[in-house]
Amino acid sequence: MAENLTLEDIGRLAGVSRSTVSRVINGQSSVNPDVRARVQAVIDRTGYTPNVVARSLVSGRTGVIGLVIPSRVHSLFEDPYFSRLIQGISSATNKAGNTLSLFLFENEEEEAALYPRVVASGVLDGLILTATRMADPLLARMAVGEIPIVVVGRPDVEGVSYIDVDNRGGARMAALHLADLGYQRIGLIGAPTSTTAGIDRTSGFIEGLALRGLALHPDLRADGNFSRESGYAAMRRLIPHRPDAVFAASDAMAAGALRALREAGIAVPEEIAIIGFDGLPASERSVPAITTIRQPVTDTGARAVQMLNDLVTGETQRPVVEIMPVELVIRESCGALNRSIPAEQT
Amino acid sequence: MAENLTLEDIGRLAGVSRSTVSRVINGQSSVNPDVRARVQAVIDRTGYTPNVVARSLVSGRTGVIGLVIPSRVHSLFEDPYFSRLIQGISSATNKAGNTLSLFLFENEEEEAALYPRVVASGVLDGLILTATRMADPLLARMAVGEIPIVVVGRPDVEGVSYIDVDNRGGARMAALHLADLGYQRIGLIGAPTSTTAGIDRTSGFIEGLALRGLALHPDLRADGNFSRESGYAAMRRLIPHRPDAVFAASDAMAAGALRALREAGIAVPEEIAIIGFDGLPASERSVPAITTIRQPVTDTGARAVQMLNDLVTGETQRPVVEIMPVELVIRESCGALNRSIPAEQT
DNA sequence: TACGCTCCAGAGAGCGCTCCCACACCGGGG
DNA sequence: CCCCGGTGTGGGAGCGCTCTCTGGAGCGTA
Repeated sequence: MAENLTLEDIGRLAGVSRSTVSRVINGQSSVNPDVRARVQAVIDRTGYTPNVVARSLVSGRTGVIGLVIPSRVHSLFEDPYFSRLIQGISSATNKAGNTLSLFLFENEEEEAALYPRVVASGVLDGLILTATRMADPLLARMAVGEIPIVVVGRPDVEGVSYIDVDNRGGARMAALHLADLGYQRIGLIGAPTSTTAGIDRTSGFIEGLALRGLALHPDLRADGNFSRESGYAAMRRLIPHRPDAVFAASDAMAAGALRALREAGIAVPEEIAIIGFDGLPASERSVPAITTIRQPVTDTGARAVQMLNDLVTGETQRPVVEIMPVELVIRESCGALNRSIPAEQT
Repeated sequence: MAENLTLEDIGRLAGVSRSTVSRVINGQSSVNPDVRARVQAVIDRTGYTPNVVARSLVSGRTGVIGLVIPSRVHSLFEDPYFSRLIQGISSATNKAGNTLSLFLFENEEEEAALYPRVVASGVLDGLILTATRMADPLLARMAVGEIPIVVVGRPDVEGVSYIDVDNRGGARMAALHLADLGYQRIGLIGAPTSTTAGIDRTSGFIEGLALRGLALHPDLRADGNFSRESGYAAMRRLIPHRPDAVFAASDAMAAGALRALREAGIAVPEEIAIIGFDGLPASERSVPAITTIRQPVTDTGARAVQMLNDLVTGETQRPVVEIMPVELVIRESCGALNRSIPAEQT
């Protein structure tokens, strides 16, 4: 059924004009109830669905939003972060009645082709950019463009709407949690300072230590690149300096650190405390279960869609910024449960 | 630059008509080289990009293909299988110059809304369906529809184009590998028989055993649901019956089985051999590294896009079926490396 | 010189929709 | 009785493109 019917066809079948059918479909008021019912009956019977392409041509809106995942994170796509982000975004687009186009790039040429091919060509109402790096050329090109964009994660330029989790506040929480448990020689396995998340988590952590009169000794800092392997390597560098607690700026790095400690025969949390960041499901299943700062990835994705839609409809105009709250999840790896110290979230 | 220029604008700037500009853009031959150069210069200078929506309205093609991941696998989306499949599909769509829309559904209502909202409305040139189940209502609805579809994985109905990996042949290989290594009490951790992949892997495995004069004893079979946890549980049920080798129909289940064996103090491969199916990267990193049947997930996705495009352009008409070859990857968990038995791939 | 051919460019129609305007109809007030 | 306003409906224009048709220019041939 329903093959290529047009408004005109429905009108003919219902004995009215194209315009009236259009009004019925779009729920406009000035239609006689009897006529409306008659038209609706024909629509239901034929299974007619408006051609969205034609509609888009007139309205200038396509109802399609794009999600860009740049080439660098290609290999990291198996990172559950992106799966969850996509889920949140997809769910929100479904609810909002628009469709999601995914742009997963393999190299910079493909990235560069994005602008002429899809942005300028008018298929997209808006764009969500993820994982922008410092001085991202893609972001620079897009930001001047004519379609609204929302960046997930804090970009390093001004004037663009973005949504980020409270990396700084979360890292501060982690530092306070460790300090309040009485740890003194607190180390850091930092995320790369080539990312704003890395910068924010590091600065928040140092800030938190400072609030308790502690400082981060250079020997007790080793940076990784978010991955499990890099966390393992970083922990091995840290072990000789005997920290009594370590904040790893990602759960994957925390898991790697745990492995390094297990191999070295150092008990967690008895001899050293570990706290992560992300709140990945896997962090709960590890032994010991990792205390972490949970970030609301799915919600962040959903909220990004809402922000973008507001931008598209013109409800909001200026660049908008939103920071999602994070949460301290106390599990086994810091020893807080044994010490019965009140679990506060500051 | 380049804000909402039309063919007419470019024509005016170049001193020619709309039609001529269109001919230049679409590379048609009957344009005077001088005129062509002049028009091209204006296009380059202005950064003009054709409006694809208008173009689609005329041509009836949108260049967009949809990828449907149904609600059931929602929780499994973190399964690397989907990440890799999406990568393959995305890469192929990028190369083919079309765009990919992702439909990730949370529940059946959303699934049901797909048809009127996007299929009938004409935004999609074609559809790739993944992970269809037995008697999939979604598939039943789509298959009668007017747009081409390609299913990834063997569907349980006739007359629809699909691409699948050689589950049966791969499982047969696994059985032969174990039998040829001299194992006698060979068990199975099967995939659910509610999926065609589960059915095919089980039947292929039994077939392989039969080729070596072996049979699958009912006590040595325990089915799981592809997940690590289910593999763990299945192995625990199998242990009392003392198999000397087990084929797990997914790498995740093989990993779960490995864990159950480690807990039971049973050495792999010394006391029992384990072979998996999938070829996930994680299977290589486990201890011991899991011998497995590798399926070309990314290639499968890419090929699905090509099949769909051929269907869309009308190059192929009848339902097409393609089976991707799989490959035996010999690692540590079957003991083949120690026994220096020639590693053949049948 | 006249004719026919090829080559190239422009004008028109139309894809299916939305929006705007015109107009018919009806009832109430002057 | 006419005029006015509101209500409901139809028709036209136009979104930006592609495709077909028409026709002028330039050339060769008889």
